[in-house]
Amino acid sequence: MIRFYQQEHPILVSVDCIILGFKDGEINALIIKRKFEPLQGERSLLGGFVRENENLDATVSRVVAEYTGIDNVYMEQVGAYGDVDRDTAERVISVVYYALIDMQQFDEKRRKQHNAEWININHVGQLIFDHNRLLEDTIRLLRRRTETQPIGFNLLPEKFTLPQLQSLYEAIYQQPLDKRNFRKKVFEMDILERLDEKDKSSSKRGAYYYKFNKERYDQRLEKGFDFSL
Amino acid sequence: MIRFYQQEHPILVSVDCIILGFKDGEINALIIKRKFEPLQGERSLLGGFVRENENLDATVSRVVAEYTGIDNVYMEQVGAYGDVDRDTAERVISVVYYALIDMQQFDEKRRKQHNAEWININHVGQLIFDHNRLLEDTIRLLRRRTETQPIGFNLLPEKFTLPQLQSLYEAIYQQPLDKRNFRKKVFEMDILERLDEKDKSSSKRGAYYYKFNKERYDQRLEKGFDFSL
DNA sequence: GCAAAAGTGTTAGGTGTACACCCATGA
DNA sequence: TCATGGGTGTACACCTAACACTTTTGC
Repeated sequence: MIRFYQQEHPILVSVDCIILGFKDGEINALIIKRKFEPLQGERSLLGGFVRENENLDATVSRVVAEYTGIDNVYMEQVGAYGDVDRDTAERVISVVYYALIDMQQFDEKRRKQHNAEWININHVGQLIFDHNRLLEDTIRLLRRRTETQPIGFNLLPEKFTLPQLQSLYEAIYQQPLDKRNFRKKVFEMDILERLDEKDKSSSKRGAYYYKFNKERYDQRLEKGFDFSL
Repeated sequence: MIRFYQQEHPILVSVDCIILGFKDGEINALIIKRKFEPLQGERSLLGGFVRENENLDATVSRVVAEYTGIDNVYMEQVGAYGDVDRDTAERVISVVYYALIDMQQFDEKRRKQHNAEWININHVGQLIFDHNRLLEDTIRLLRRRTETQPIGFNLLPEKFTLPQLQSLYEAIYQQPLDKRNFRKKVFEMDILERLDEKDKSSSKRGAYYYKFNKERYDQRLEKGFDFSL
Protein backbone atom coordinates (compact mmCIF):
# COMPACT_ATOMS: atom_id res chain seq x y z
CA MET A 1 0.00 0.00 0.00
CA ILE A 2 1.24 3.45 -0.86
CA ARG A 3 1.73 5.64 2.17
CA PHE A 4 0.33 8.98 1.04
CA TYR A 5 0.60 10.73 4.36
CA GLN A 6 3.98 9.36 5.30
CA GLN A 7 5.30 12.53 6.82
CA GLU A 8 2.40 12.78 9.30
CA HIS A 9 2.48 11.70 12.91
CA PRO A 10 0.17 8.89 14.02
CA ILE A 11 -1.35 9.00 17.49
CA LEU A 12 -2.83 6.44 19.85
CA VAL A 13 -6.60 6.47 19.79
CA SER A 14 -8.72 4.86 22.44
CA VAL A 15 -12.40 4.54 23.06
CA ASP A 16 -13.80 5.25 26.51
CA CYS A 17 -17.21 3.79 27.26
CA ILE A 18 -19.62 5.05 29.80
CA ILE A 19 -21.82 2.07 30.44
CA LEU A 20 -25.00 3.07 32.17
CA GLY A 21 -27.54 0.92 33.91
CA PHE A 22 -30.66 1.62 35.95
CA LYS A 23 -31.67 -0.09 39.19
CA ASP A 24 -33.75 0.83 42.23
CA GLY A 25 -34.36 4.36 41.06
CA GLU A 26 -30.70 5.09 40.45
CA ILE A 27 -28.56 5.45 37.38
CA ASN A 28 -25.24 3.72 37.69
CA ALA A 29 -22.08 3.71 35.66
CA LEU A 30 -19.73 0.78 35.35
CA ILE A 31 -16.40 1.78 36.86
CA ILE A 32 -13.30 -0.34 36.93
CA LYS A 33 -10.09 -0.60 38.88
CA ARG A 34 -7.45 -0.03 36.26
CA LYS A 35 -5.51 -3.19 35.47
CA PHE A 36 -2.30 -1.71 34.10
CA GLU A 37 0.16 1.09 34.61
CA PRO A 38 0.17 3.98 34.94
CA LEU A 39 -2.25 4.54 37.81
CA GLN A 40 -2.91 0.84 38.21
CA GLY A 41 -5.65 0.26 40.77
CA GLU A 42 -7.19 3.70 40.37
CA ARG A 43 -10.80 4.06 39.30
CA SER A 44 -11.46 4.53 35.65
CA LEU A 45 -14.03 4.29 32.92
CA LEU A 46 -13.87 1.28 30.65
CA GLY A 47 -11.81 1.67 27.58
CA GLY A 48 -9.73 0.08 24.93
CA PHE A 49 -7.43 1.10 22.12
CA VAL A 50 -8.73 1.26 18.60
CA ARG A 51 -7.14 -1.50 16.58
CA GLU A 52 -5.63 -1.35 13.19
CA ASN A 53 -8.62 -2.52 11.17
CA GLU A 54 -11.42 -1.72 13.52
CA ASN A 55 -14.12 0.90 13.15
CA LEU A 56 -14.82 3.04 16.20
CA ASP A 57 -18.22 1.42 16.79
CA ALA A 58 -16.59 -1.96 16.61
CA THR A 59 -14.16 -0.98 19.32
CA VAL A 60 -17.03 0.12 21.53
CA SER A 61 -18.96 -3.08 20.93
CA ARG A 62 -15.88 -5.13 21.70
CA VAL A 63 -15.22 -3.30 24.95
CA VAL A 64 -18.85 -3.40 26.04
CA ALA A 65 -19.18 -7.10 25.26
CA GLU A 66 -15.96 -7.86 27.07
CA TYR A 67 -17.12 -6.26 30.31
CA THR A 68 -20.85 -6.95 30.24
CA GLY A 69 -21.38 -9.99 28.04
CA ILE A 70 -24.00 -8.03 26.07
CA ASP A 71 -23.84 -7.18 22.42
CA ASN A 72 -26.12 -5.06 20.36
CA VAL A 73 -26.36 -2.29 22.89
CA TYR A 74 -27.72 1.17 22.30
CA MET A 75 -24.80 3.55 22.05
CA GLU A 76 -24.06 7.09 21.02
CA GLN A 77 -20.87 9.04 20.58
CA VAL A 78 -20.23 11.85 23.01
CA GLY A 79 -17.17 13.29 21.30
CA ALA A 80 -13.42 13.21 20.96
CA TYR A 81 -11.10 14.38 23.71
CA GLY A 82 -7.62 15.11 22.60
CA ASP A 83 -5.69 17.37 24.93
CA VAL A 84 -2.03 16.54 24.76
CA ASP A 85 -1.70 15.87 28.49
CA ARG A 86 -5.00 14.20 29.21
CA ASP A 87 -3.38 10.80 29.64
CA THR A 88 -0.41 11.18 31.93
CA ALA A 89 1.53 8.35 30.31
CA GLU A 90 1.44 9.08 26.61
CA ARG A 91 -0.57 11.09 24.25
CA VAL A 92 -3.89 9.38 23.67
CA ILE A 93 -6.89 10.81 21.88
CA SER A 94 -10.04 9.31 23.25
CA VAL A 95 -13.38 8.98 21.56
CA VAL A 96 -16.10 8.74 24.15
CA TYR A 97 -19.34 6.81 23.84
CA TYR A 98 -22.08 6.03 26.26
CA ALA A 99 -23.97 2.77 26.16
CA LEU A 100 -27.32 2.05 27.78
CA ILE A 101 -27.81 -1.47 29.00
CA ASP A 102 -30.40 -3.50 30.81
CA MET A 103 -28.83 -4.49 34.10
CA GLN A 104 -30.97 -7.64 34.19
CA GLN A 105 -29.08 -9.08 31.24
CA PHE A 106 -25.79 -8.17 32.76
CA ASP A 107 -23.23 -10.85 33.38
CA GLU A 108 -22.25 -10.60 37.05
CA LYS A 109 -19.45 -13.08 36.65
CA ARG A 110 -17.64 -10.87 34.20
CA ARG A 111 -18.14 -7.90 36.44
CA LYS A 112 -16.30 -9.64 39.26
CA GLN A 113 -13.62 -10.99 36.97
CA HIS A 114 -12.82 -7.49 35.85
CA ASN A 115 -13.14 -5.91 39.23
CA ALA A 116 -15.80 -3.60 37.88
CA GLU A 117 -18.44 -1.93 40.00
CA TRP A 118 -21.74 -0.21 39.43
CA ILE A 119 -21.61 3.23 40.98
CA ASN A 120 -24.38 5.78 41.24
CA ILE A 121 -23.47 8.51 38.77
CA ASN A 122 -23.97 11.16 41.44
CA HIS A 123 -21.37 9.63 43.72
CA VAL A 124 -18.60 8.32 41.54
CA GLY A 125 -15.78 10.05 43.38
CA GLN A 126 -12.48 10.70 41.72
CA LEU A 127 -11.60 8.98 38.46
CA ILE A 128 -8.33 9.03 36.58
CA PHE A 129 -7.33 11.55 33.95
CA ASP A 130 -10.25 13.56 32.61
CA HIS A 131 -12.76 10.78 33.18
CA ASN A 132 -14.89 12.81 35.58
CA ARG A 133 -15.36 15.37 32.89
CA LEU A 134 -16.22 12.74 30.30
CA LEU A 135 -18.86 11.40 32.63
CA GLU A 136 -20.35 14.84 33.29
CA ASP A 137 -20.49 15.66 29.60
CA THR A 138 -22.15 12.32 28.98
CA ILE A 139 -24.85 12.84 31.56
CA ARG A 140 -25.61 16.26 30.14
CA LEU A 141 -25.89 14.77 26.67
CA LEU A 142 -28.07 11.92 27.93
CA ARG A 143 -30.47 14.43 29.45
CA ARG A 144 -30.71 16.40 26.25
CA ARG A 145 -31.33 13.25 24.21
CA THR A 146 -33.92 12.00 26.62
CA GLU A 147 -35.85 15.23 26.23
CA THR A 148 -36.44 14.58 22.56
CA GLN A 149 -36.00 10.87 21.98
CA PRO A 150 -37.38 7.87 23.80
CA ILE A 151 -34.07 6.18 24.45
CA GLY A 152 -34.73 5.47 28.12
CA PHE A 153 -36.27 2.10 27.27
CA ASN A 154 -32.80 0.78 26.60
CA LEU A 155 -32.09 0.96 30.31
CA LEU A 156 -35.10 -1.17 31.22
CA PRO A 157 -35.90 -4.85 30.74
CA GLU A 158 -38.06 -5.73 27.78
CA LYS A 159 -41.11 -5.73 30.03
CA PHE A 160 -41.42 -2.80 32.38
CA THR A 161 -44.11 -0.93 34.29
CA LEU A 162 -45.04 2.72 34.08
CA PRO A 163 -43.96 3.43 37.66
CA GLN A 164 -40.55 2.01 36.69
CA LEU A 165 -40.40 4.15 33.60
CA GLN A 166 -41.32 7.24 35.53
CA SER A 167 -38.75 6.51 38.18
CA LEU A 168 -36.16 6.20 35.40
CA TYR A 169 -37.04 9.59 33.98
CA GLU A 170 -36.97 11.09 37.44
CA ALA A 171 -33.48 9.71 37.89
CA ILE A 172 -32.34 11.15 34.58
CA TYR A 173 -33.82 14.59 35.16
CA GLN A 174 -33.10 14.52 38.87
CA GLN A 175 -36.51 15.80 39.77
CA PRO A 176 -39.91 14.36 40.59
CA LEU A 177 -42.46 14.27 37.79
CA ASP A 178 -46.21 14.50 37.98
CA LYS A 179 -47.67 11.03 37.58
CA ARG A 180 -50.71 12.01 35.55
CA ASN A 181 -48.90 14.35 33.21
CA PHE A 182 -46.14 11.82 32.70
CA ARG A 183 -48.53 9.04 31.78
CA LYS A 184 -50.50 11.28 29.50
CA LYS A 185 -47.41 12.21 27.54
CA VAL A 186 -46.19 8.65 27.34
CA PHE A 187 -49.54 7.42 26.06
CA GLU A 188 -49.71 10.19 23.50
CA MET A 189 -46.50 8.92 21.95
CA ASP A 190 -48.34 5.70 21.32
CA ILE A 191 -45.25 3.53 21.21
CA LEU A 192 -46.00 1.28 24.17
CA GLU A 193 -47.93 -1.92 24.17
CA ARG A 194 -49.67 -3.02 27.32
CA LEU A 195 -49.34 -6.68 28.21
CA ASP A 196 -51.92 -8.66 30.13
CA GLU A 197 -49.44 -9.37 32.83
CA LYS A 198 -48.80 -7.44 36.00
CA ASP A 199 -45.78 -6.87 38.15
CA LYS A 200 -46.81 -7.50 41.73
CA SER A 201 -43.39 -7.17 43.24
CA SER A 202 -43.87 -3.66 44.49
CA SER A 203 -47.58 -3.42 45.24
CA LYS A 204 -50.53 -5.59 46.02
CA ARG A 205 -52.59 -4.29 43.20
CA GLY A 206 -49.80 -4.77 40.70
CA ALA A 207 -48.73 -2.59 37.78
CA TYR A 208 -49.26 -3.58 34.20
CA TYR A 209 -46.22 -4.53 32.19
CA TYR A 210 -45.63 -2.66 28.94
CA LYS A 211 -43.22 -3.16 26.15
CA PHE A 212 -41.70 -0.79 23.68
CA ASN A 213 -43.06 -1.13 20.15
CA LYS A 214 -40.12 -0.42 17.90
CA GLU A 215 -42.00 -0.68 14.60
CA ARG A 216 -44.54 1.90 15.62
CA TYR A 217 -41.76 4.13 16.91
CA ASP A 218 -39.88 3.94 13.61
CA GLN A 219 -43.05 4.74 11.69
CA ARG A 220 -43.77 7.80 13.75
CA LEU A 221 -40.16 8.92 13.69
CA GLU A 222 -40.23 9.09 9.90
CA LYS A 223 -43.28 11.28 10.03
CA GLY A 224 -41.38 13.76 12.17
CA PHE A 225 -43.44 13.03 15.24
CA ASP A 226 -42.36 14.74 18.44
CA PHE A 227 -41.17 12.56 21.30
CA SER A 228 -40.32 15.16 23.87
CA LEU A 229 -40.85 14.26 27.49
CA MET B 1 9.69 8.92 28.33
CA ILE B 2 8.41 5.49 29.20
CA ARG B 3 6.16 4.04 26.53
CA PHE B 4 3.39 2.45 28.57
CA TYR B 5 1.20 1.49 25.66
CA GLN B 6 3.97 0.26 23.42
CA GLN B 7 2.11 -2.70 22.01
CA GLU B 8 -0.77 -0.51 20.74
CA HIS B 9 -1.22 0.70 17.21
CA PRO B 10 -1.14 4.47 16.58
CA ILE B 11 -3.41 5.94 13.90
CA LEU B 12 -3.38 9.12 11.85
CA VAL B 13 -5.79 11.68 13.21
CA SER B 14 -6.94 14.66 11.25
CA VAL B 15 -9.29 17.53 11.91
CA ASP B 16 -11.86 18.49 9.30
CA CYS B 17 -13.29 21.98 9.56
CA ILE B 18 -16.58 23.11 8.22
CA ILE B 19 -16.15 26.83 7.95
CA LEU B 20 -19.46 28.56 7.59
CA GLY B 21 -20.19 32.10 6.53
CA PHE B 22 -23.35 34.04 5.82
CA LYS B 23 -23.93 36.42 2.94
CA ASP B 24 -26.92 37.66 0.95
CA GLY B 25 -29.34 35.39 2.73
CA GLU B 26 -27.29 32.27 2.15
CA ILE B 27 -25.13 30.09 4.30
CA ASN B 28 -21.93 29.08 2.63
CA ALA B 29 -19.21 26.61 3.43
CA LEU B 30 -15.60 27.03 2.50
CA ILE B 31 -14.67 24.26 0.07
CA ILE B 32 -11.24 23.66 -1.35
CA LYS B 33 -9.68 21.90 -4.29
CA ARG B 34 -7.50 19.29 -2.69
CA LYS B 35 -3.83 20.09 -3.07
CA PHE B 36 -2.30 16.65 -2.69
CA GLU B 37 -2.83 13.02 -3.61
CA PRO B 38 -4.94 11.01 -3.51
CA LEU B 39 -7.85 12.72 -5.26
CA GLN B 40 -5.85 15.84 -5.91
CA GLY B 41 -8.09 18.50 -7.44
CA GLU B 42 -11.31 17.06 -6.04
CA ARG B 43 -13.48 19.15 -3.78
CA SER B 44 -12.99 18.72 -0.08
CA LEU B 45 -13.54 20.26 3.30
CA LEU B 46 -10.60 21.97 4.92
CA GLY B 47 -8.51 19.81 7.11
CA GLY B 48 -5.17 19.13 8.63
CA PHE B 49 -3.43 16.42 10.57
CA VAL B 50 -3.17 16.68 14.32
CA ARG B 51 0.45 17.27 15.23
CA GLU B 52 2.49 15.63 17.88
CA ASN B 53 2.07 18.23 20.59
CA GLU B 54 -1.08 19.92 19.52
CA ASN B 55 -4.49 19.85 21.16
CA LEU B 56 -7.46 19.26 18.90
CA ASP B 57 -8.72 22.83 19.30
CA ALA B 58 -5.29 24.08 18.41
CA THR B 59 -5.33 22.12 15.18
CA VAL B 60 -8.69 23.62 14.29
CA SER B 61 -7.51 27.14 15.07
CA ARG B 62 -4.41 26.60 13.01
CA VAL B 63 -6.36 25.33 10.01
CA VAL B 64 -8.99 28.05 10.25
CA ALA B 65 -6.39 30.79 10.55
CA GLU B 66 -4.43 29.39 7.65
CA TYR B 67 -7.36 29.54 5.28
CA THR B 68 -9.26 32.57 6.55
CA GLY B 69 -6.75 34.76 8.36
CA ILE B 70 -9.10 34.88 11.34
CA ASP B 71 -8.33 33.63 14.80
CA ASN B 72 -10.56 33.38 17.80
CA VAL B 73 -13.49 31.95 15.93
CA TYR B 74 -16.52 30.34 17.43
CA MET B 75 -16.21 26.60 16.98
CA GLU B 76 -17.80 23.42 18.20
CA GLN B 77 -16.96 19.79 17.77
CA VAL B 78 -19.31 17.69 15.70
CA GLY B 79 -17.77 14.33 16.43
CA ALA B 80 -15.19 11.75 15.46
CA TYR B 81 -15.46 9.72 12.27
CA GLY B 82 -13.35 6.64 12.24
CA ASP B 83 -14.47 4.05 9.72
CA VAL B 84 -11.49 2.11 8.49
CA ASP B 85 -12.11 2.90 4.84
CA ARG B 86 -13.32 6.45 5.02
CA ASP B 87 -10.08 7.82 3.58
CA THR B 88 -9.23 5.84 0.49
CA ALA B 89 -5.50 6.28 0.93
CA GLU B 90 -4.78 5.29 4.48
CA ARG B 91 -6.66 4.90 7.66
CA VAL B 92 -7.40 8.32 9.11
CA ILE B 93 -9.68 9.10 12.00
CA SER B 94 -11.14 12.53 11.60
CA VAL B 95 -12.45 14.82 14.28
CA VAL B 96 -14.92 17.24 12.77
CA TYR B 97 -15.55 20.80 13.91
CA TYR B 98 -17.61 23.58 12.50
CA ALA B 99 -16.55 27.20 12.77
CA LEU B 100 -18.75 30.24 12.33
CA ILE B 101 -17.06 33.26 10.88
CA ASP B 102 -17.92 36.74 9.82
CA MET B 103 -17.37 36.87 6.09
CA GLN B 104 -16.58 40.60 6.31
CA GLN B 105 -13.39 39.88 8.19
CA PHE B 106 -12.44 37.20 5.76
CA ASP B 107 -9.17 37.43 3.91
CA GLU B 108 -9.96 37.13 0.20
CA LYS B 109 -6.32 36.93 -0.75
CA ARG B 110 -5.86 33.74 1.22
CA ARG B 111 -8.98 32.29 -0.29
CA LYS B 112 -7.57 32.68 -3.77
CA GLN B 113 -4.13 31.48 -2.76
CA HIS B 114 -5.65 28.27 -1.50
CA ASN B 115 -8.11 27.85 -4.33
CA ALA B 116 -10.92 27.84 -1.81
CA GLU B 117 -14.49 28.77 -2.64
CA TRP B 118 -17.58 29.72 -0.73
CA ILE B 119 -20.39 27.42 -1.73
CA ASN B 120 -24.00 27.54 -0.66
CA ILE B 121 -24.47 24.60 1.69
CA ASN B 122 -27.52 23.47 -0.24
CA HIS B 123 -25.59 23.10 -3.47
CA VAL B 124 -22.15 21.80 -2.58
CA GLY B 125 -22.19 18.90 -5.01
CA GLN B 126 -19.95 15.93 -4.50
CA LEU B 127 -17.11 16.07 -2.02
CA ILE B 128 -14.41 13.50 -1.40
CA PHE B 129 -14.61 10.62 1.05
CA ASP B 130 -17.40 11.01 3.59
CA HIS B 131 -17.28 14.81 3.53
CA ASN B 132 -20.86 15.19 2.31
CA ARG B 133 -22.01 13.29 5.34
CA LEU B 134 -19.86 15.36 7.67
CA LEU B 135 -21.42 18.48 6.23
CA GLU B 136 -24.97 17.15 6.61
CA ASP B 137 -24.36 16.12 10.20
CA THR B 138 -22.91 19.54 10.88
CA ILE B 139 -25.88 21.41 9.48
CA ARG B 140 -28.24 19.30 11.53
CA LEU B 141 -26.20 20.05 14.64
CA LEU B 142 -26.06 23.74 13.83
CA ARG B 143 -29.86 23.82 13.59
CA ARG B 144 -30.27 22.11 16.92
CA ARG B 145 -27.81 24.47 18.58
CA THR B 146 -29.42 27.51 17.06
CA GLU B 147 -32.74 26.47 18.51
CA THR B 148 -31.44 26.79 22.03
CA GLN B 149 -28.41 29.05 21.92
CA PRO B 150 -27.85 32.41 20.30
CA ILE B 151 -24.78 31.44 18.33
CA GLY B 152 -25.95 32.94 15.04
CA PHE B 153 -24.34 36.26 15.90
CA ASN B 154 -20.98 34.72 15.14
CA LEU B 155 -21.91 34.66 11.47
CA LEU B 156 -22.68 38.38 11.39
CA PRO B 157 -20.51 41.47 11.62
CA GLU B 158 -20.30 43.11 15.01
CA LYS B 159 -23.01 45.55 13.97
CA PHE B 160 -26.01 44.03 12.27
CA THR B 161 -29.67 44.84 11.68
CA LEU B 162 -32.72 42.86 12.66
CA PRO B 163 -33.70 42.14 9.07
CA GLN B 164 -30.22 40.70 8.60
CA LEU B 165 -30.55 38.59 11.73
CA GLN B 166 -33.93 37.30 10.66
CA SER B 167 -32.66 36.45 7.22
CA LEU B 168 -29.84 34.49 8.85
CA TYR B 169 -32.27 32.47 10.95
CA GLU B 170 -34.42 31.86 7.92
CA ALA B 171 -31.39 30.51 6.11
CA ILE B 172 -30.53 28.21 9.00
CA TYR B 173 -34.04 26.87 9.44
CA GLN B 174 -34.76 26.96 5.74
CA GLN B 175 -38.15 28.53 6.25
CA PRO B 176 -39.61 32.00 6.44
CA LEU B 177 -40.24 33.41 9.90
CA ASP B 178 -42.88 35.85 11.02
CA LYS B 179 -41.30 39.26 11.43
CA ARG B 180 -43.23 40.33 14.50
CA ASN B 181 -42.89 37.05 16.33
CA PHE B 182 -39.21 36.90 15.54
CA ARG B 183 -38.55 40.37 16.86
CA LYS B 184 -40.61 39.73 19.96
CA LYS B 185 -38.57 36.67 20.86
CA VAL B 186 -35.28 38.38 20.14
CA PHE B 187 -36.17 41.36 22.32
CA GLU B 188 -37.31 39.10 25.12
CA MET B 189 -33.84 37.60 25.30
CA ASP B 190 -32.62 41.07 26.06
CA ILE B 191 -29.10 40.49 24.82
CA LEU B 192 -29.03 43.03 22.01
CA GLU B 193 -28.06 46.64 22.25
CA ARG B 194 -29.48 49.07 19.77
CA LEU B 195 -27.05 51.58 18.36
CA ASP B 196 -27.99 55.06 17.20
CA GLU B 197 -26.78 54.27 13.76
CA LYS B 198 -28.74 52.96 10.83
CA ASP B 199 -27.93 50.79 7.87
CA LYS B 200 -29.33 52.48 4.81
CA SER B 201 -27.88 50.13 2.27
CA SER B 202 -31.03 48.14 1.72
CA SER B 203 -33.82 50.63 2.32
CA LYS B 204 -34.48 54.31 2.33
CA ARG B 205 -35.74 54.41 5.85
CA GLY B 206 -32.79 52.43 7.13
CA ALA B 207 -32.66 49.71 9.77
CA TYR B 208 -31.12 50.23 13.18
CA TYR B 209 -27.84 48.53 13.88
CA TYR B 210 -27.66 46.32 16.93
CA LYS B 211 -24.83 44.60 18.64
CA PHE B 212 -24.67 41.49 20.74
CA ASN B 213 -24.12 42.15 24.44
CA LYS B 214 -21.97 39.29 25.62
CA GLU B 215 -21.90 40.28 29.30
CA ARG B 216 -25.65 40.32 29.56
CA TYR B 217 -25.80 37.03 27.72
CA ASP B 218 -23.37 35.40 30.14
CA GLN B 219 -25.32 36.72 33.11
CA ARG B 220 -28.58 35.33 31.83
CA LEU B 221 -26.99 32.06 30.82
CA GLU B 222 -25.89 31.44 34.40
CA LYS B 223 -29.41 31.97 35.60
CA GLY B 224 -30.59 29.22 33.28
CA PHE B 225 -32.46 31.61 31.03
CA ASP B 226 -34.01 30.13 27.93
CA PHE B 227 -32.69 31.30 24.56
CA SER B 228 -34.78 29.25 22.22
CA LEU B 229 -35.74 30.78 18.94
C1' DG C 1 -60.71 -3.44 56.90
C1' DC C 2 -56.66 -1.15 56.09
C1' DA C 3 -52.30 0.08 54.18
C1' DA C 4 -49.85 0.92 50.01
C1' DA C 5 -49.10 1.59 45.42
C1' DA C 6 -51.66 1.99 40.73
C1' DG C 7 -54.50 4.32 38.07
C1' DT C 8 -57.44 8.20 36.24
C1' DG C 9 -59.54 14.12 34.22
C1' DT C 10 -60.10 18.78 34.55
C1' DT C 11 -58.91 23.56 34.67
C1' DA C 12 -56.34 27.87 34.58
C1' DG C 13 -52.58 30.25 33.02
C1' DG C 14 -49.10 30.86 29.87
C1' DT C 15 -46.98 30.33 25.38
C1' DG C 16 -46.82 30.18 20.39
C1' DT C 17 -48.84 31.61 16.16
C1' DA C 18 -51.34 33.99 12.86
C1' DC C 19 -52.26 38.24 11.00
C1' DA C 20 -52.36 43.92 8.67
C1' DC C 21 -51.24 48.40 8.90
C1' DC C 22 -48.40 52.75 9.51
C1' DC C 23 -43.67 54.89 9.13
C1' DA C 24 -39.58 56.99 7.23
C1' DT C 25 -37.10 58.26 3.38
C1' DG C 26 -34.71 58.78 -1.25
C1' DA C 27 -35.57 59.21 -5.72
C1' DT D 1 -45.78 61.50 -4.22
C1' DC D 2 -44.83 57.04 -4.41
C1' DA D 3 -42.32 52.83 -3.95
C1' DT D 4 -39.67 50.21 -0.72
C1' DG D 5 -38.34 47.97 3.16
C1' DG D 6 -38.61 48.92 8.53
C1' DG D 7 -41.15 48.78 12.38
C1' DT D 8 -45.20 47.76 15.62
C1' DG D 9 -49.81 45.02 18.75
C1' DT D 10 -53.58 41.88 19.41
C1' DA D 11 -56.61 37.77 19.61
C1' DC D 12 -57.16 33.03 19.52
C1' DA D 13 -55.72 28.26 19.81
C1' DC D 14 -52.98 25.19 21.96
C1' DC D 15 -50.10 23.27 25.32
C1' DT D 16 -48.18 22.87 29.95
C1' DA D 17 -48.56 22.41 34.72
C1' DA D 18 -51.03 22.01 38.86
C1' DC D 19 -53.94 19.34 41.47
C1' DA D 20 -57.02 14.84 44.59
C1' DC D 21 -59.53 11.01 44.70
C1' DT D 22 -60.78 6.04 43.57
C1' DT D 23 -59.26 1.23 42.75
C1' DT D 24 -57.16 -3.06 43.78
C1' DT D 25 -55.56 -6.55 46.73
C1' DG D 26 -52.48 -8.99 50.16
C1' DC D 27 -52.08 -9.07 54.73
